[in-house]
Amino acid sequence: MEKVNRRIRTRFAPSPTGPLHIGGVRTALYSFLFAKKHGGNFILRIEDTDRNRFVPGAEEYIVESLNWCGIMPDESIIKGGFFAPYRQSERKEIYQRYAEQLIADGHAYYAFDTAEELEALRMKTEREKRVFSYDASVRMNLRNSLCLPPAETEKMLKENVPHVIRLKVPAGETITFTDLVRGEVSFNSDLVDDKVLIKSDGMPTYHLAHLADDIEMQITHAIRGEEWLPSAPAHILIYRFLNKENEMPQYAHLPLLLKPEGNGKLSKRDGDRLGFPVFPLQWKDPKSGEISMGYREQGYYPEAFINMLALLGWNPGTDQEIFTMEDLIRHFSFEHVHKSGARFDPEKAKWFNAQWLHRKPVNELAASLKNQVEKQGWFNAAFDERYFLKAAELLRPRVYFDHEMAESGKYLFCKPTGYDEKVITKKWREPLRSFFQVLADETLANIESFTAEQVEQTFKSLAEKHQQKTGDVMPLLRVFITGAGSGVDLFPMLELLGKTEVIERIRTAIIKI
RNA sequence: GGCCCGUUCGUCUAGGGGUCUAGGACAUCUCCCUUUCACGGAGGAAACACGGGUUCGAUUCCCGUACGGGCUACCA
Repeated sequence: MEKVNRRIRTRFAPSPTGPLHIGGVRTALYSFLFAKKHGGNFILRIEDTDRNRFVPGAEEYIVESLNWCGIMPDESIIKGGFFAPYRQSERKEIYQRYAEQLIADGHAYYAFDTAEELEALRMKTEREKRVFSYDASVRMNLRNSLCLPPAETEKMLKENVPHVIRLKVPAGETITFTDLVRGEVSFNSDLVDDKVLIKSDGMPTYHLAHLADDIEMQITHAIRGEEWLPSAPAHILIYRFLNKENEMPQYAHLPLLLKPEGNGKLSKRDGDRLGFPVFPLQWKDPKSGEISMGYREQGYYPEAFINMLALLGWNPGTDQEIFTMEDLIRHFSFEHVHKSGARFDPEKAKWFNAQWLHRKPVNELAASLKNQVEKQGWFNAAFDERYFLKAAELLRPRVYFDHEMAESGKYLFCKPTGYDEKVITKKWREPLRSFFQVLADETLANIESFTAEQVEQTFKSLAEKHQQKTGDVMPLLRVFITGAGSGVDLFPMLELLGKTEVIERIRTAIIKI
């Protein structure tokens, strides 16, 4: 009610335990789109409360990935902001304060059970074919401030006996909330365990930390993966116990990204196995040195990557498929977020990239092509700006990726080094030698304006004069010029190469053949 | 196992009681364009998981079943 007029604030809160998975990027994207659509702020917060799982470089990776995608946080560890710091490890006192309030109000308690004790209990219940749950049914038989004499609790706290703080989940309640994607969802509190809020190392768990920060940072919409749905009731309870239910963000649980084939959610392994990236950027594991490929390094445009990701679980309700970030911002809404998991399709990802490639301004492609040609060492002074422009135009519809242009159009920059045997065997006959001789030395040599149209016309009339079918003689011409049986449109290519080069290549070919 | 969430062409999805002979896109197939391979264009094959209700009518609502997914840590 009062949140209706609050400024929209969303956050993406990954933990720096490794590279950001494309599922995570999608969560960030949706959070960003939603905030921007409503003129709000998008915040990047780092949830580094687990010291054991911290991976060096992961934080930088996250920042760089979002940056590459164009998902720009308004507040972050880099940018700062009114609610700084944005790294949870730097906000420890806040969580302590929340935990203490919960204890003071009787909604949380100290627990002294050791990891070993709990492990033993788990083993025991497992043998009885049940699952151990630290909850109302057993908590009074364990070692915590609820059942221990107050004096003993106090003594242990004073002596710094390792302990955690747990949420005291009431029994027999139905917890209901409205999810932006799924509608009304309800849980029985009997099945919610007494979640650890503060770990024995003094760090908060996700459950407390994300929630405290969402309150502190005035987050209005908490968008996260479906894997969080089962712990949502615990989170609702904490808001309630804190008397902050009216400040609780709206939760949206996104469907998961599934493997292209087989069962389960998309994982790092799938990428390696099926040969497509599952990470936006290349990642080198600092421990093993193992390298995982990234969309950026594979040659994907960030626009295409984002476009593809946005449509995996969301749709505009129309037939439009190609979206700029601005389009996405304009059209995004949770009503059109699908409820079930989406199987990732690497083929369609490529298609999206081709679509974006086909829409790029040619001069951009030309510049990139020039770069590739230089890198290959194929450059020479005859290739001016116009040349690259034309070449890019010819090459563009034949590739999925920008970086494929030079290689697939090598013959536009280098003379052929051999001739496709298949075409030669099929089409070459000795009498044709004189035809090509005349073509090179007379017909082409005499053309004053060497345009595609002119060349095509004179070539075809020469063929007719020699009683040759164009279908026989054109493939040969192509092979003589490019060395290959297929490639870009023949006559525009001849125009591009220019009279001298074309004549020279034909002469060379009929000598070598 | 328990709990929660889900289930429309192979894949991403539209639709949400009658307009559904279920629409689009990727992939696939055919044809057209073309010297070729693409691009582009035209067309084809291809789906409402199953069983019960509710209803005059169910792909759409309800309940079961099956299947899929997630969670079940002092990880997020």
